Amino acid sequence: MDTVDAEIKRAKPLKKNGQIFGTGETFKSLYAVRSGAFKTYSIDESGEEHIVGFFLPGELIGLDAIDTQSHPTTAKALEESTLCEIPFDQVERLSTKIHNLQAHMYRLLSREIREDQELQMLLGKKTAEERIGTFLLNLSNRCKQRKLSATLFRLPMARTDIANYLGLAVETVSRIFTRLQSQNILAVDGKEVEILDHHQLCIVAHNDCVNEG
Amino acid sequence: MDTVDAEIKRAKPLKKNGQIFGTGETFKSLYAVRSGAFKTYSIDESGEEHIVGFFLPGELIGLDAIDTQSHPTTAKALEESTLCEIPFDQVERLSTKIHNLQAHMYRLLSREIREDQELQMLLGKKTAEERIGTFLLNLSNRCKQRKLSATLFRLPMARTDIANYLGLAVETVSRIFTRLQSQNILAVDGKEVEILDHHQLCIVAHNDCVNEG
DNA sequence: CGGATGGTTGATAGTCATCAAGATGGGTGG
DNA sequence: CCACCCATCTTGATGACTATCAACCATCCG
Repeated sequence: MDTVDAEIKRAKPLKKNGQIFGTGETFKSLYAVRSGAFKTYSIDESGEEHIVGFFLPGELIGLDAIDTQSHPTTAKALEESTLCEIPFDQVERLSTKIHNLQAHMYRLLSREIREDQELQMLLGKKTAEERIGTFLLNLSNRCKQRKLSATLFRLPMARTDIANYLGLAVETVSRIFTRLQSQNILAVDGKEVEILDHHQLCIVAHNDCVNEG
Repeated sequence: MDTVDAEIKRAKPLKKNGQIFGTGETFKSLYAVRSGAFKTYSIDESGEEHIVGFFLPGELIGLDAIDTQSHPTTAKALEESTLCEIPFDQVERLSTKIHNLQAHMYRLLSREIREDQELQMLLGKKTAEERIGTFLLNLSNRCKQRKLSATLFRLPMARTDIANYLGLAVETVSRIFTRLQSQNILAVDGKEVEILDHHQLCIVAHNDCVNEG
């Protein structure tokens, strides 16, 4: 077990734009975010970047690579970050011994499916304002889970990344931030965001206002 | 093992619109489609249906419920169908014994994540024509995997379902079917579809034309 | 200081949703 | 067997939302 611990707990530091893995690379490990933030994206034939996920501390990157044993996306740090590499063969081996770990893995995978499906709904049927609102509420919840402020937090990603992720133009994202600010729902200062009227934001986002945490 | 087999292999018949499980129901089993087709959807606060997936024979329904132990979606038959109920506790128990089954489950879950992410890209960044094109190519591939014709197949779902799933209006779906038909890329007759020009369809869909099977 | 990167704001146009109406088709009952 | 009816699908006209193009502003960093 000592070797396993040593193997798993080694923390890697990455600077901004540092890459964990690239599209097409062989899958060997999962990566748990310790600090900072990451994005995963794929590149289409015209060279455009398509962001499929953002990852905050405590979250696991690479679950989409288990099937093909090859990473379908590229993962890059949005800022100075650290992470833990978790060799997957060890997960598989330990899972057979520690029943709890297996159940935990199933839940993690299932959760990602559910969250991706929620994003599908977002992208397919919601207006720009609803997308931004939902996005902010989502981030707020994830901060809360990390015992951070759910009302005042920092967006680790650029506006272009948000736009890309939500299927919008940068200009639209910018405009809606200003609009929500003028309605006193948000206070935005660069990457710093404060949710002033959580209830109203839920209404704008057309989300249940329940604390989903 | 005999009891297990008996438990797992029992095939359930469902008629059109028959429901496997409803949103919020306790998760107990996964369901493998034997024949027919299914859709899974959630209902938003205004009562609108949001389709998140279609399932063909050989595919597994319910993976998104493992995490919360409660189904986030409702699953209904699109036509007369049969399926196998697979109690999940048995999957978990057997997984610890049969290493291969565990690996298989991980792959299935991972694959669903990857496919959902592909759909995200579709919904976020593609035009109506690209969405329909990609959708048809996807169905074509799934038919092929089932050793059926990849060029001539039947859409088990209604136009409204396709529109809902792709984040479009029914009218748009209809119009694009007609357009693709007039360009001799498709031959559409109700739910029957024939892909006349696979290459051109790939171009329209902005997809790599490789056979992803 | 000056260039570069990222963000905001304004004007215009395109894609697709919406509204409205007509066509098709499958199922049922006379 | 045919007629009718309801659901589904198609087609057309209009408008809304948001992308795009263009310019300007802010911030950072060498």
